Amino acid sequence: MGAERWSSGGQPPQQSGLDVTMEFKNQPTVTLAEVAEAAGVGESTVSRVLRNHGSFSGKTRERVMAAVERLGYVPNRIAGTLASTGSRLVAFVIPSLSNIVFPDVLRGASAVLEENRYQAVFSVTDYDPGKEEALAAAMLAWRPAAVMLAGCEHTEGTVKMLRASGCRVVELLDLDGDALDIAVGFSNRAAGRESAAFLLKRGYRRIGYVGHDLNRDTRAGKRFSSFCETLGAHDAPLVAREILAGASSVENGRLGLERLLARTTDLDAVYFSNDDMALGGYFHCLAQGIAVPSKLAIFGYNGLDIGRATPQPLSTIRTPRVATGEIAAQLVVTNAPPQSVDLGFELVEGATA
Amino acid sequence: MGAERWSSGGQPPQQSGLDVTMEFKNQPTVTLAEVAEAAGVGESTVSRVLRNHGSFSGKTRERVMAAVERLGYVPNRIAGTLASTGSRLVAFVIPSLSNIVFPDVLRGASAVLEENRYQAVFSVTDYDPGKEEALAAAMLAWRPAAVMLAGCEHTEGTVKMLRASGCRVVELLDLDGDALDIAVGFSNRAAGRESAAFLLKRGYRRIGYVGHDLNRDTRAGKRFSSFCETLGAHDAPLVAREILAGASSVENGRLGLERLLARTTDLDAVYFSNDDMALGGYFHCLAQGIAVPSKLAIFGYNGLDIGRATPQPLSTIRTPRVATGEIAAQLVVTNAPPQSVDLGFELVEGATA
DNA sequence: GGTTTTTTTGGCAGCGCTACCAATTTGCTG
DNA sequence: CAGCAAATTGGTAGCGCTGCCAAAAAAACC
Repeated sequence: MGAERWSSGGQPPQQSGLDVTMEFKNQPTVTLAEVAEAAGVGESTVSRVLRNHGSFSGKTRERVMAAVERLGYVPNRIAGTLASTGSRLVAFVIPSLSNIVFPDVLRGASAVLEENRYQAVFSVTDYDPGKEEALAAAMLAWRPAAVMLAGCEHTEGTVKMLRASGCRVVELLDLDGDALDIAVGFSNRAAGRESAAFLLKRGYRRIGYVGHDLNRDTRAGKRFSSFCETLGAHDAPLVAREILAGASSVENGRLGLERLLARTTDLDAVYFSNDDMALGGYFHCLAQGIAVPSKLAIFGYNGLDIGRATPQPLSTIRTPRVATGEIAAQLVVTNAPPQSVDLGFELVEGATA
Repeated sequence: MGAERWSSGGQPPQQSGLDVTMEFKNQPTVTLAEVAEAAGVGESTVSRVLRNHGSFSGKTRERVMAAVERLGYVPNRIAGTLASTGSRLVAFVIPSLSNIVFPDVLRGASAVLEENRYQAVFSVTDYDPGKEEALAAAMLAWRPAAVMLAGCEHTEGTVKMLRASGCRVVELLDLDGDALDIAVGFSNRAAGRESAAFLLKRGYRRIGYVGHDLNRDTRAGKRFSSFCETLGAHDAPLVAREILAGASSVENGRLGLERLLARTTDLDAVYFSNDDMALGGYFHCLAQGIAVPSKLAIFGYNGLDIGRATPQPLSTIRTPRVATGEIAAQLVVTNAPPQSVDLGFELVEGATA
């Protein structure tokens, strides 16, 4: 991997001469009441103009806006939320930010939320159900309009808390289970099943698996078990598996395949827990001169963009990650009734299997 | 790329039988006052116990906690924030969630913030300075403890607003400019310079560039201009460049290199705006049988993990993305004085240049 | 036992805004 | 121009919590 060296990065650390923060620390912020006074109108009038809600004359509107401009007034949403019923916060409790899946979901959701003047807040559970419970509790303290969680497996405490909270609950990316309120995503079991069916259809019979920690990532676990069941049902049970302890990564995929092949010589296809892992496996084959797919087929999961640009496009299942976020957000802002939305997924044949 | 087909994903859409949400919609939430009554103590006592702040007897503590448990009380942070001075919200205004850089920064920051019971909120500007201004304004309405922004180029309006807000401002990932308050990152100019120096040192003289839209991503622009200056200063000016309109992506990198090579036949090295693009270029070479680095060297930027697992590890500059988030968050929670922190970067020699 | 300290408590005034209602002004109709 | 409806306004009571202060209780002291 070559030597490495550290760079100081050019400019020396610098002290900003402008200590704006300290100076203004307890700067009295402009309040709505001050705007009202400056504009010569009542507080409620200012409130109405600013929210464009209720009626007021054009003249009043101008005066208020002028005062707002002049004083540099920034409304206080904390106060506004407290005074009104229901906030415009949407809380995301996600397992990870390393797994591109979740940034993708956030991206889709955030676009829709921003359009509707909602605000996204998030925290990261690191795939730990206990932490999920604690963070969900912390989130509820902000009285969000909705809480979005990954999957449909949660601790009893989490479920109880969410139920009692009265806010919308959206479970994302997994439809294999009972939804608390709204669920948006697809069936991971179906994904595992179709992956297996595809490999079988292509004639592969000696199939292996390389995955990451399945106890934590229950959705990957579901795919894997359905995958195995389907293979079994077609008299081609899984030949070997290699489970790596850490999180999914390209390097783990590469390492996992290397180990698997060291133990098992006659595999004709390998299913990976996701595209990161699969790319690692593919790179291993490229590096070792293992012909893909003639000597060994590779199949992933997620449908990352990068899989389309590799020398051979990766065979995988493309999941609607951004759409999941978008739809979820849409349902929340429209206060849709409880429902499960199946967005399906797309099997990408690619060229590695 | 093979045919594709859509799957319904197994289970049919289902309606949840438990309409928890509707039922509890206007469910009177438990307030601190109710807890106080149930515990037979005053409101302020409950408040003190819950925040573990001020003094109270062990007996009181138990009674309060029992009441909290019994009633399922969840404190209202909105009210708490309004009543107290200073919130524990930290607002992120980031250009994108597709570019892994920002999820990485969020990841580092979020870990530190969670430990300190701060809450992260974010919104995405899509690299649009105008949108940045609007979103920053929206963020300030939540009266966050700090606003974190990418880079140090902002509209006049944004700067004015942030200055007036009195909250901490952290500028991330770029030290080439004047910091408003706190800045954490490294010098992009230095990164461009060192990339050029490295290629020159290796003996490459006919160097090209493949990049994405530089007007939007000013940090990539800075790297590029310093890169060119350095080449020029060593009598090996940039030979050719290919700028793609869209966002950076592996596919654009591949396409960009293809176009560049179609125009310019005698290049010996190509610098890419980042690793995504560089990987695309690398894949193009693999697919076309162009020997790397003997026939063409490839150099990226970011130091993504995937670049370490490719058949030949990618030559690149590894940036401290997670650390940037961590340090930034640390400085905010400790209310550190204004400062710029240079985290540097690491040149990874790899095997593609 | 009577003080003086110290610890523990409760009351209550806001934080800045919105929702509701009543008061005022304006616009129309006949 | 009276007479009534509609459009605008302002006043004010909270939203649920924290921070301050004074009161009460407990502990320490002589």
